[in-house]
Amino acid sequence: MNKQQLSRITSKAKDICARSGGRLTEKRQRVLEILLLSDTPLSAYELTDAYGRACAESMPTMSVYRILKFLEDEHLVHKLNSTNKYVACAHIARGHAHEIPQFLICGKCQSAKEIAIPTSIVDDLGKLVDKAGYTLMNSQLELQCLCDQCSVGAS
Amino acid sequence: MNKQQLSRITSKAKDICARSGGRLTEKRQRVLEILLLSDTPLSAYELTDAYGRACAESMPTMSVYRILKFLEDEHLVHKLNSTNKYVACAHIARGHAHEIPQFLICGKCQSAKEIAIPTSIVDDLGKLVDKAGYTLMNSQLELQCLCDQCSVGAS
DNA sequence: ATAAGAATGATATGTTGTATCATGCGCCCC
DNA sequence: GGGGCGCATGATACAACATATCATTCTTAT
Repeated sequence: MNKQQLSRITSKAKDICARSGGRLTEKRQRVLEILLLSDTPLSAYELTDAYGRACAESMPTMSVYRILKFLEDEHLVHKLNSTNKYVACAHIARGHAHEIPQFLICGKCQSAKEIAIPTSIVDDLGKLVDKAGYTLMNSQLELQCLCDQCSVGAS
Repeated sequence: MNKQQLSRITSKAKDICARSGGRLTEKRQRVLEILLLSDTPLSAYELTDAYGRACAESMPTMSVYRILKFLEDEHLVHKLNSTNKYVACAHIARGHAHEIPQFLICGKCQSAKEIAIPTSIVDDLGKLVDKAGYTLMNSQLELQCLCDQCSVGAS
């Protein structure tokens, strides 16, 4: 991602925050940028380290958690429950329809790709869940995969 | 679950362990029984407490983790990543085909139901994942739901 | 009986996350 | 432009989840 793309995204992110009455402060923006630029999801503590390296001054982990919570509430960041790590939302720049995010997580290089799951599959799942006596609520899927690059390397 | 069902399951569990060269010791069996009898998934520390209450003597949490690892390796117990809790496998008694487990987790009463997802849905997911440049590996789904009882209560 | 290996205990520490009170900083109103 | 309100951040403590490692006990085969 180049600087232009990054600033386009952060500018859009600012709009999103403003519309909900929040503010994308400099620290919040920096945390978001670190996530946007990272190849892999990061834990709160990894983010703390990355922030220290990137910004010369350090941030208490507590603040990182608070900022992550803010960014999650704004749908700018998602948490991967299967790994306890955080990723920037892949859809900030355009429209940013906040559907339920779904992730493909490479078990080798840890990269995570956010995808859309067709309504048809979600509907099928919903019916299945109904039959089992449950009602499907939000469901962020996290599918354990291998990415193509790692598949090639492993073969 | 009555005593007869329980002993049928633990007996089957013993067979499963024996076949893989493991042993379902008394402590391992007790941990498994606690999970089998619990209405909800339990964390390792909740299990430690439950063990202490049920057995008059206590067990170090470290041992609980080791036993859970053993039981997971034998496919007798599954871990829910979204909640960091553990459940007994629902399929020990019969056949015990270890397919990838899928769970419906009630967001209100925390009950978890293990279900089978039809091959067709898994195939559809697999195709989707391929298109995104990934290969689907094991994927234990954990779907956030409301169970019917809690739906009724909430209405 | 004894030695080898498996299971468990004890202790320490690492990782993830929350609670709470204090401080700083921007913004609005007058 | 000063005063005060509210949001953002810092500092500290601790809770919850999990692993590493070495010591001890139990099982089993010879």
